[in-house]
Amino acid sequence: MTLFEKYAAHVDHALDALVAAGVLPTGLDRGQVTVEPPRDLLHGDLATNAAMVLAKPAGTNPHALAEALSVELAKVAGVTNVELAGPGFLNLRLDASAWLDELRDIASAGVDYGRSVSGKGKAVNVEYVSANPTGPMHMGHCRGAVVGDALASLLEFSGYRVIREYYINDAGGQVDTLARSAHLRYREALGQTIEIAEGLYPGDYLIPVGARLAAEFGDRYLSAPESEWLIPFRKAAVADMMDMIKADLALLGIHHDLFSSEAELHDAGKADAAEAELRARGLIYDGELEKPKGKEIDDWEPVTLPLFRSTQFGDDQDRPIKKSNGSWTYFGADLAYHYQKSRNVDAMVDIWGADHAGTVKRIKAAVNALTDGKVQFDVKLVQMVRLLRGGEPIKMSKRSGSFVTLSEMVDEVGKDVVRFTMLTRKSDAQMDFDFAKVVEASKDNPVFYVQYAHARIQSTLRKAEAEGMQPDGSQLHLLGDAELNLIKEAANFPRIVEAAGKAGEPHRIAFYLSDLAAAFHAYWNLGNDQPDKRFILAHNPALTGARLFLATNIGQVIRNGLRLMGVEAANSM
RNA sequence: GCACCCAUAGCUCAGCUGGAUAGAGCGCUGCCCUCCGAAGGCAGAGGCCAGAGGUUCGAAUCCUCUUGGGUGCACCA
Repeated sequence: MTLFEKYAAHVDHALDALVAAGVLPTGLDRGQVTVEPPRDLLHGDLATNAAMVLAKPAGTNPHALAEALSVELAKVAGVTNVELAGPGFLNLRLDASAWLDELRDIASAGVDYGRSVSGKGKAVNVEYVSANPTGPMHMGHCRGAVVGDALASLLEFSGYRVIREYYINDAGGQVDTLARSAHLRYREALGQTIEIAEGLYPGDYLIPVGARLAAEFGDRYLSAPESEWLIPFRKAAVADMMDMIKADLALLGIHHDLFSSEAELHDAGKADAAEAELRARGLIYDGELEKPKGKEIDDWEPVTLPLFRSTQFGDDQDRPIKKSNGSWTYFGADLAYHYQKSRNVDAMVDIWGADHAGTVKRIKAAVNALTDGKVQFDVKLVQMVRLLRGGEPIKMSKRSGSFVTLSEMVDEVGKDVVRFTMLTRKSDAQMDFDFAKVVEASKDNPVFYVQYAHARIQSTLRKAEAEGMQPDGSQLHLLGDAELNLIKEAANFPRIVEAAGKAGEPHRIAFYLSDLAAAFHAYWNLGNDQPDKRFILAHNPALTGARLFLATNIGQVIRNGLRLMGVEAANSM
């Protein structure tokens, strides 16, 4: 139990006492009551809004209630002062021992400090990346990959059972295009001169695929009609693309638990099952597609298709789940896929690029209908990243195949820089990624700033060890206010983890680590002017031991946070 | 035309799902350090939280409208 949970429980008990004394009526909803550190540390260690929230339903005024509550809270062990402030806040000051206990808790929890059981072991499926298997990963996929992976880690740490899933779109027109492109390279491998037609994939990465196909099939499909080779070529090329994508993701330290194939989904009849389910609920009907508004279409022909009633959920038109040629639309397949996923889990999260924002409503509506609202489903949109170099935008053209790949990014700045930087903005805001700035060794680069704090701690511990000093948690009472402030910042970690997990916002970890690093650097800098504030004091081994103990555990919290982000902590710079 | 996202200091962005006098870095101003306790430190100026209404003890945060930017809008994926 964290310090904040402990004192929240104390506040709860104090309210019970007021109920018993007849000051408060029974049965009040305490859901709005918070016990949090105040924004301004001058206000104390903890603040509760209980009196303000409960005054109205209790038929009294905040100040009177706060007075009564403060009497109860003053009795709590560890509380040294209770103060009524502002419109009815109660500010609590805690005895130093309460914070020192928290420091000991960090030490004993170690890598598990911040872990919670708030997810109650519920199964959550996090689907992310899911790039089409038609080429290597490029920078456009990076952010979603990192955000999804960090979110999955965050949920795991919050007590959920997490499944990391990649959905392979291996049934649409794009993989047919891939197969045709691979066939060209196959002919090339067999000595023919080829010309890559408009609309096919021109990238060099298909050359080895062609060579492999040539080795496997010889000249059997050299002049055979497409109908004979399309399926085996598609299968082989998709498999090769997925190997390449997995290798790219591994460069970022990303490994999925489950790869689901759209084609297999269709083969297993899952799409038909989802359609039947939705028809039974009156959400799918055979109807005519409306002509889209706001756009002129020359060859518009009305056709009758099975449509999902997405207009019931705020969409501007009902959406087809099958094409006129009888095959499934992307939406139809996606329905089936989510229907299938929802069978095995309690909650699902999808990480999508912002360019798919338009389809969120309908898929959420459909999933809600398919699961009777029992499976919580959320779609997180990740906005675009603009690549810069020294402030100048990097020009890219996807059509000519000259885009920045994921592996180039990792090559240039490293996995940890890519991952950390991608988490330094909330994901629904656009961000710039400047190759020059992200590797800068300066205070305004949060990657460096956080790593530097950790490296400083490690080098201090090494130096101490060389001088025969060890961290020692037995005399923590020697620590003063400056050290306590550092502990207070570290103690926020579990709260941040919980809030970030609940909100699905892994970037909060990055900002928290910057704050913690700033607090550490500020403390460190005290030693510049005041030598007695340094960690290692040759003449005072007891205080040194206590400070090293503090440093060790600040380092622990930094490592725990970095681990959630998938970033390795630096031991030296 | 419609839907979704965004709008906070000169710049880049936080703001803990409604809390107290709205924060950080850069830049600017003024001091300090010339240092391996290296890759700076301290202090200061700077804001109608795009605008207008509403909800309530309390709004940057929630609702409505307006303005400005981004994204998407066929049976593509």
